[in-house]
Amino acid sequence: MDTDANASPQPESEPSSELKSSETQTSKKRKMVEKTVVAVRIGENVGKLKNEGLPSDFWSWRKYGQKPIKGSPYPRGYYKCSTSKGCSAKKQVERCRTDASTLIITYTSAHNHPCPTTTTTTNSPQQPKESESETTQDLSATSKEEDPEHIEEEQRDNNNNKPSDEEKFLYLQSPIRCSQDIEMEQEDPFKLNTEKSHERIDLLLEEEEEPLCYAQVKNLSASKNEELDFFDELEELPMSSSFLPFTRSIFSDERIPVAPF
DNA sequence: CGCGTTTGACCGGCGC
DNA sequence: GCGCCGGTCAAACGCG
Repeated sequence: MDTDANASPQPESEPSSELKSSETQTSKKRKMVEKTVVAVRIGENVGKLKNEGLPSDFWSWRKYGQKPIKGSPYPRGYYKCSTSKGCSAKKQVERCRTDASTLIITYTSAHNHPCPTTTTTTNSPQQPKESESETTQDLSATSKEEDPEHIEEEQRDNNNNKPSDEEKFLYLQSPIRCSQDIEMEQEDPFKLNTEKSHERIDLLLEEEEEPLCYAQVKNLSASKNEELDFFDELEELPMSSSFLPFTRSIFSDERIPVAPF
């Protein structure tokens, strides 16, 4: 009902060979949808600085479901973009099972409309309009322009250069690739010993390294940094998405898609 | 009154 | 073929 109805030129899939090939590893679990996984580290300050603790995106999201996930003590929340009626953008928010202070946000699909909050003046440098280009670009981008490695370097560089405002949380974005043995590697230990993973994750997070956490989220499929612009949100934390300016500056300043491995 | 959240039920895919 | 699990829908409720 929802997915198809939207206008999307081609909703989610159309797994082209490229995409598919990478998916192969994960085995087309469910439908192969382009997903962007973002791990967000939230500090304790979230409690007081809720705004800063949870950057929200420019779009408004409507929660349409929540389910307990097997193996995870925390439920997963399902959100849809309510900014535009026909927008098929969705996101899932859950907490890292090994680290409650880490949120795993999974973005699915993309927005069919421009950002509602017309930029604030300060920025607007490159707001990759995530519109029709997504799927199309996604495919091509994944293989050529948006080469994860390339991006990784760039993003990391940025990260190193200015770890400032958002030290409170780390944004870990990951263009998901399934063909990496890393995933499997991580996955194993993950199930074997959660506690261990927890320690490692914590360490990594503090060191601003790449998050195993993310790896644990063994989902993933495609990648698209365009979606980087809008970020995370939280599920149970009391907050509204009204501090766009804040978010915006952050994003425009730097997104830290830590990439992958 | 409108919008968003909450909650239970339903559906479909996947693994066994 | 059956059961499990994730994902989505729809009705009800609450808040602004």
